[in-house]
Amino acid sequence: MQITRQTEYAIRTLLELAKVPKGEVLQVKLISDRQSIPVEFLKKTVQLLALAGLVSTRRGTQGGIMLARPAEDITIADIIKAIEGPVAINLCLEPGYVCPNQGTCPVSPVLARAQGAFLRELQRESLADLVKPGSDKASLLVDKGEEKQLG
Amino acid sequence: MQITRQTEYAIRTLLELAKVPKGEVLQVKLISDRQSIPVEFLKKTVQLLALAGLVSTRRGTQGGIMLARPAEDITIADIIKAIEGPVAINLCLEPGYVCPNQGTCPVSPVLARAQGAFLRELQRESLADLVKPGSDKASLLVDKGEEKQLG
DNA sequence: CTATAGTGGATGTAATATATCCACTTTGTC
DNA sequence: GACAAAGTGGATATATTACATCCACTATAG
Ligand code: SF4
Ligand code: SF4
Repeated sequence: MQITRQTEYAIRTLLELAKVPKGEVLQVKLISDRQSIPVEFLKKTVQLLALAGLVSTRRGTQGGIMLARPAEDITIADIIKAIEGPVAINLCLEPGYVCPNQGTCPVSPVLARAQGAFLRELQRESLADLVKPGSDKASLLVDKGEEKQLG
Repeated sequence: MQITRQTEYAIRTLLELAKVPKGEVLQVKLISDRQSIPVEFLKKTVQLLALAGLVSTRRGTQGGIMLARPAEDITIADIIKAIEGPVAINLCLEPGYVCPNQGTCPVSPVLARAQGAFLRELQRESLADLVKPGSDKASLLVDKGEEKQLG
């Protein structure tokens, strides 16, 4: 019930990339330094991001990585999916899985709705929104407070 | 990013309990048979549910377990919390954890909002609603379809 | 008193998350 | 062309967590 450290690394990496002018590259090593991410692990992570079409890479001297699409088109949901695969908060929401109880089980739809709400919320803001200064920090407190009741 | 098998077991167990008349008990063994849950594992699970105040237990002959509160007052969110502890989809949403980046990090609020939406959705229906026949099965298809785009 | 049913601790196994090592390929620069 | 910089890819290691089993114990109805 938690995103992995690798996903966090991926998010922070893409955030760094979103901050530099479009078309410029950053070296993986530099990002790993700035973000305190083990460089060898970050390399693997970047490969997943590249595979998912979120970053493009350039080898050799002066190489590095950059966003493969506009920051306006990338959301945290995309990043989670790139690293962890399709989101499925329970077995029966995984593509292809069929539970013997499905059809009679009243739980599955509830979980599906909750997951939908979760993803929808993640898709409301793009990387571009996130790196833009002066966003709605107030909501942090609101939601953390609410989390206390809820979580 | 997925509830554990144990949580599933807990949900199915409470669903069974919600189906019997109020005040009646069911044996753990019986539930484990009906739901194909390893009995020794289910015992541990039930203890967590008891600790969380969701079920009450009776030992000895004619013993068993029953809901400790009205089915109307128990939601899937409660069950997840009982088994897995407070929901925190990322480290920084765990009670007590402070990230060095917190305060400047734009990601945390987004995750908090998504988590809030997730929990809120789970709290919209109680066990009583779920065992009641003729609920909104249609939403299953809607949300699974949507999941395809989103997930 | 005895069978039944929950309690609780110890232990085992498998899967996953996290990380490191290193040999290789591509590419810009001198 | 040689060299260094930087991403690629596979193998391996370690820690943590999820999942499960075993068994000795306690409470209770009849
Ligand atoms: S029992 Fe229901 S919730 Fe559990 S896996 Fe099957 S369909 Fe999904
Ligand atoms: S960097 Fe941001 S999202 Fe990651 S743990 Fe810290 S506050 Fe949370």
